[in-house]
Amino acid sequence: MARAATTSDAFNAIAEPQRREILALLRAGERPVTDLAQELGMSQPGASKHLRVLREVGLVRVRGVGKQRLYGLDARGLRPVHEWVGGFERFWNESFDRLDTYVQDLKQARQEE
Amino acid sequence: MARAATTSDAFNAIAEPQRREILALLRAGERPVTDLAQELGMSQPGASKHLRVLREVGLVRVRGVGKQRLYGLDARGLRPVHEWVGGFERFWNESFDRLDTYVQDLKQARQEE
DNA sequence: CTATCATATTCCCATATCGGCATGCGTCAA
DNA sequence: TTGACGCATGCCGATATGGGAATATGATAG
Repeated sequence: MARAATTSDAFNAIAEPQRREILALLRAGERPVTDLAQELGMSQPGASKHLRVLREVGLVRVRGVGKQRLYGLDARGLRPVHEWVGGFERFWNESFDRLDTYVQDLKQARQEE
Repeated sequence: MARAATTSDAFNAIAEPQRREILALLRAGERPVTDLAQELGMSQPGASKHLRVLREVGLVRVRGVGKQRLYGLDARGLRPVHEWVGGFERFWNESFDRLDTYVQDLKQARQEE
């Protein structure tokens, strides 16, 4: 049971660095598959597969134009992610002085091994 | 080459629903492992494993108190995630009609190559 | 030292994932 | 129709993952 029910939601989709790159590129506008593949230095099948995942979670849309398939960004699915992460906003500015000292201790402990 | 370099970054860590639940719980304060496991309805080893991942990407810290190990939130690693997702903020309410114009430009650019 | 409690780790299984390669399919031009 | 082009899919291999069960490790009490 790998990665369980995780699959097929936006969180999972953006866990992949290459998929994040694809999304970032698509902010500039629609693009055909081969274009994306070339620009990101990945194979055409590779690009297609990542795009499939992104499509399944609704982060991109496809539109057929002649022989080409133009992929476009649909960022709406990122909003819940943004909100979830935003729920921690007030915590990442907290003082972690205690933590820092802990880290120091840890490093020392390591060197002593 | 499975899942490549994805592993061990915050994006991957929060791709797991149970890990998100753990993080959410930890906003209320530090907690021992068994507590978390029970509250989230998972086994103790299960909780320990997820906590290990969270620790490795720096989203939680541990502190030994007697026999217990108290896990606490360290949300700093979520900031980059929030920022990355935030980079799409202006897109998730946009109308998708505009996309067509870009396509035209692209076609022209191609023909000129 | 020993027993015990709280956690971490290991092993195993089933499955999911990514990448590469080959191939299938749809569209368009001739 | 036949090619050619653009893309999707299928299959394979290597690996990573989550869950369960059993066990190891660490700290503390007695």
